Amino acid sequence: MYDGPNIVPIAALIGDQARASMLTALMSGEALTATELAAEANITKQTASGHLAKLREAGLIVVASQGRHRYFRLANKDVADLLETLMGVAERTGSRRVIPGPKDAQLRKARVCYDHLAGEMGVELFDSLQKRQLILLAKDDSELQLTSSGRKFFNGLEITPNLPASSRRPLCRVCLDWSVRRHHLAGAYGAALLEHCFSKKWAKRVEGSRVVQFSKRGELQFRSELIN
Amino acid sequence: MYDGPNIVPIAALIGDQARASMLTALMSGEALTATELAAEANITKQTASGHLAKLREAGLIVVASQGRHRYFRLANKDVADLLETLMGVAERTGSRRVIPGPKDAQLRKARVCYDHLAGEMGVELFDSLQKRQLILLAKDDSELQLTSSGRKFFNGLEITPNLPASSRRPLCRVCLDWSVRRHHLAGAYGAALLEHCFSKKWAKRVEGSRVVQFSKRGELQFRSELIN
DNA sequence: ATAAAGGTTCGGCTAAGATCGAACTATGTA
DNA sequence: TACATAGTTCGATCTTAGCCGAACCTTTAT
Repeated sequence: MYDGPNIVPIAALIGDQARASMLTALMSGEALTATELAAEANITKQTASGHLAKLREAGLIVVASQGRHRYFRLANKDVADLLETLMGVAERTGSRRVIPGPKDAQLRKARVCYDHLAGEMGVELFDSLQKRQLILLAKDDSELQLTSSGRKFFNGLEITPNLPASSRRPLCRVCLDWSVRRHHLAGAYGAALLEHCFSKKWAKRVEGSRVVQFSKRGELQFRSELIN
Repeated sequence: MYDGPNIVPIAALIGDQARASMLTALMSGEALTATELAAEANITKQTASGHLAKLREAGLIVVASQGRHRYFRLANKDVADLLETLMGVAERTGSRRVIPGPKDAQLRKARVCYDHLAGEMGVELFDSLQKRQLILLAKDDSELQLTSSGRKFFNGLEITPNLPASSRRPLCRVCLDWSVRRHHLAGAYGAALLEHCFSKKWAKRVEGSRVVQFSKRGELQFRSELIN
């Protein structure tokens, strides 16, 4: 007797720190190998392998074999949307990740938060966008709107999120940074902006960490083009 | 060190059968007591009490005390949206609830599936709506659209989902019934339709089960008004 | 005042599952 | 061929958390 979709196994899969880390690492859309994902989740590759098999069996991720590598990615945009929705609820209920670690100056400056830019540069960018009224934050911080001039601004720079029409991912979302009350930009445009930084070669990700490393020239161009 | 919202505890809470049952029972928007929720999840009230405390602490539900009763409901529309999104992913990945139980004729005929109508009457309604092109199902079953004539039809009957503007709950969704390939209507309009049946006194829910019991007259009116 | 019903707290039992070491397969490289 | 690297499978360990019985608190009914 079947009666409706069963949300339990799906939620249970995401409700594990290691698997959630791997899934969110995949939110950038990039396909990653099992070893990379193991490092991302701070577990051994055996454990990762087991988790990935479960995620695959549940249809949350898909795998493509290439030589001796196996590249994993999210199965579809639905799954990314689900993760995004979860982040939204977690954000509003005040549940945040607490990561005990060295107060790395690089991490403070610029790092990846899921698939968008966080750290001082992320906050700086957010403040500037808000000041120029390219984005509009509701009074209760619940919603972030892209204004029409904001849309023009991004279009002019050819920064456009590539979303299927069916996607329900919000274009802009706020995401709270370490120091409470400092926001940075999440959502589809947040992801597109970080992608822009990578494709313009302003910055690159440091292997095995969340650090986003801007070159001297990249940082200057980032500021002149985006911060104003 | 804070770094982004933590989706793990939220997902883990939903990833338990008992808690998920209680949460989905609350999706109707109705506030329920701890004892009712315990029955819904087939657990003792002690266990339910523990679960409800956790859900409350996580901000997924809120409680209102009234005399010796404590009424629980979902904290906000975000949570309902999250559950709906989860249902969507579960639906597409083919994960369904398998409920071993008696092949109750009443259950087969009409029952609640989350917050909408399932069973033969649900399927019948869906087929009729589709035949009259009031709803439009995409070829791959992925999306269900309400047509403009469909909207007019529902408006004429004063069946309108009451959703806040911020809600991202889809107006119409398909939900698979026991016998595969038979759909019924889920989503905001699915919920509104069931609510309509209750408020018109066509049917009532049978305490402690998923059965929706239509009166003779109720069923006739249901057919003449909705099925055509 | 006594009883009954709605809820919560506590303690112990139990099962599920996350983890890793070790051994194994398969692909690519020197 | 030998060796290194990517990944999986198996078995054992150990922690987590769901569950219920029993006792308790609180509000309503008799």
